[in-house]
Amino acid sequence: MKEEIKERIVKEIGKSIPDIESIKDKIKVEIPKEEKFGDLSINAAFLLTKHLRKKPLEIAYQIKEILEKLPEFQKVEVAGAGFINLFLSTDYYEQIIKQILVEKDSYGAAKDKNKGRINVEFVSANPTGPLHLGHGRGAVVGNVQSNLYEYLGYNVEREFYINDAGRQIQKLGESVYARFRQIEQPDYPFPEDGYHGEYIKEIAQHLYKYEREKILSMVDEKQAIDFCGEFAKELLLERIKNDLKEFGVEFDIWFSEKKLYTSGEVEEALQFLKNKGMIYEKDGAVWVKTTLYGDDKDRVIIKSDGSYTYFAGDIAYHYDKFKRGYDFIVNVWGADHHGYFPRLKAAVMAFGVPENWINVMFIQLVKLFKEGKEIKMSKRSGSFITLKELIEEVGKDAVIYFFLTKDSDTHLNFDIDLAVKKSSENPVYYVQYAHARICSVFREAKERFGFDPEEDFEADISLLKEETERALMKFLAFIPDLIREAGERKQPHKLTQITYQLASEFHYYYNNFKFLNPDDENLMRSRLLLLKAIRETLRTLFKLMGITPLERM
RNA sequence: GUCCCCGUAGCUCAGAAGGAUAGAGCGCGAGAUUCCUAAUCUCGAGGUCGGCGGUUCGAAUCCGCCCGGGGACACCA
Repeated sequence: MKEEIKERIVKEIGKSIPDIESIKDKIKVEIPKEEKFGDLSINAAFLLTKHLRKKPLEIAYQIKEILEKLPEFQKVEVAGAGFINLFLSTDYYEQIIKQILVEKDSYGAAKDKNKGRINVEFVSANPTGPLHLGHGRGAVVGNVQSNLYEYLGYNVEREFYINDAGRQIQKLGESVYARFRQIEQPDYPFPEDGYHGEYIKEIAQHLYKYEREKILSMVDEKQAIDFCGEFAKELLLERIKNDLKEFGVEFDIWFSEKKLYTSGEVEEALQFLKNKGMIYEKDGAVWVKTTLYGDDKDRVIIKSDGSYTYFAGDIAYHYDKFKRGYDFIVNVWGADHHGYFPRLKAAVMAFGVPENWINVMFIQLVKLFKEGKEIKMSKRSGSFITLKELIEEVGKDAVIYFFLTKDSDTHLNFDIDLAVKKSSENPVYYVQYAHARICSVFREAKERFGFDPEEDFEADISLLKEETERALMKFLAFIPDLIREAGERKQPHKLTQITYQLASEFHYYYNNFKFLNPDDENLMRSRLLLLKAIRETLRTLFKLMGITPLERM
């Protein structure tokens, strides 16, 4: 909406001040912090000082005269050193409310869904243990960003890359096998760098109960370890899928790393790079010239012992994505991988993709605090709180909301004691309460007056004259802009801020004005219609975040 | 050494493709319930936006240098 209004303004001003075209990109249409500065403000006068060699204030008055004549605006004012403040007309608001009630919980979402086909890969946890908090944050960020892309009109495929090849699975097998053997022989050695978690023992006990004969009859110990590893991997992956599903996160594609090797796709990808002259041999290893595309050194893809590096697999994986023909892809990674991005990007660029084809969102550490002390997390030592445990303790909605309160690329302190508290200190209750309150008002209206706001009805928006009401309508009008901005800038955490602000304005409205007033039925209907629009907008935001809109609390 | 993140109120943090008097929650102090849910709201105290320069009509925001905290830099995965 800001864009539409900006276009309109520039066009009108351009008729008498052609210079406006040259500064068009710098013009900002903003919602001022204070009511008295209008519904919108523009900075055009400041930008024109150089071109027109006049003071901002002088130019501002010139622009004011032009804009005053437009029907969209009720009033145009010049303020401060040269801000131009615009006041929207009632007609404009009426249109917005109507739009919200038609579009419901998809308010402002792109109707044309053909903006492009993209891929978002996230979580991609090793199937060697339960999901922990870092994965949870990645899951929320990846999923919500995907939702935002859908809101923007993209076709999104959500993907989970399963690291089911390599040393980690080997280690998993060794760990389970050792625990299995320890049941009969307690001094059987446990691998030094094995997985210590209790879940390893549980899996070993399960295998002991159902597969003891089979495993013990295997002549080769390596075969037994592989069997244990494979079994544990499948079981853990199943648990990961379930945990994510309960968390409201579902994937379209589960991509197996192992398959890259068995299908010959690694060779294919390397051959592709070889044909482009990107590959050479040195010191008995095979290298790829990532320096050609900005990496600070070339990288090994086949070690001198003949085995592939992880990087080789990743190149093949992205070669596969490249062949699928996405308009662009997004990878959600732990921040410890940031140094890895330049080399992967270099390899991908060699495929011939555009500069911004591959994107990464980094997820910084989640630090867990309990009773004021940090809980150090380590999968290897087995001391960590799982995502599942946290959800059981705090609730899905609170976990999601907390993970979305900060930019994903900054550290997050998760205070368990605070999140566990079911009180007003917990912001997720605050926003849910706003929704529940509106539902409650509607129930009351039906009960007391036999008027059910849940059904379609019309009302006169021009009766909403209070400053609070106009502020609310203005905010509703620009929420789609804010959501789009959050999506384009890859800042899903902004959704919590938008939601909180809307809830806050509603709570204020609730406390200061009465909605159910039989003495003025027309006003009552108008206010209920506004509440309905607020509720749909809250639902739009909740849906994007994956939070439940509660009807009662 | 190179790279990434962070430094804003007592605490946890928003705000950053430059804009008007820098915000919120918690905590602290004072209030609001004959009335739609007090899981709410109102008011108050609390700040050199880490430091120094630069860019310009204007800088918490952009640029440079510095200080402090966290993390990453494998023929690991």
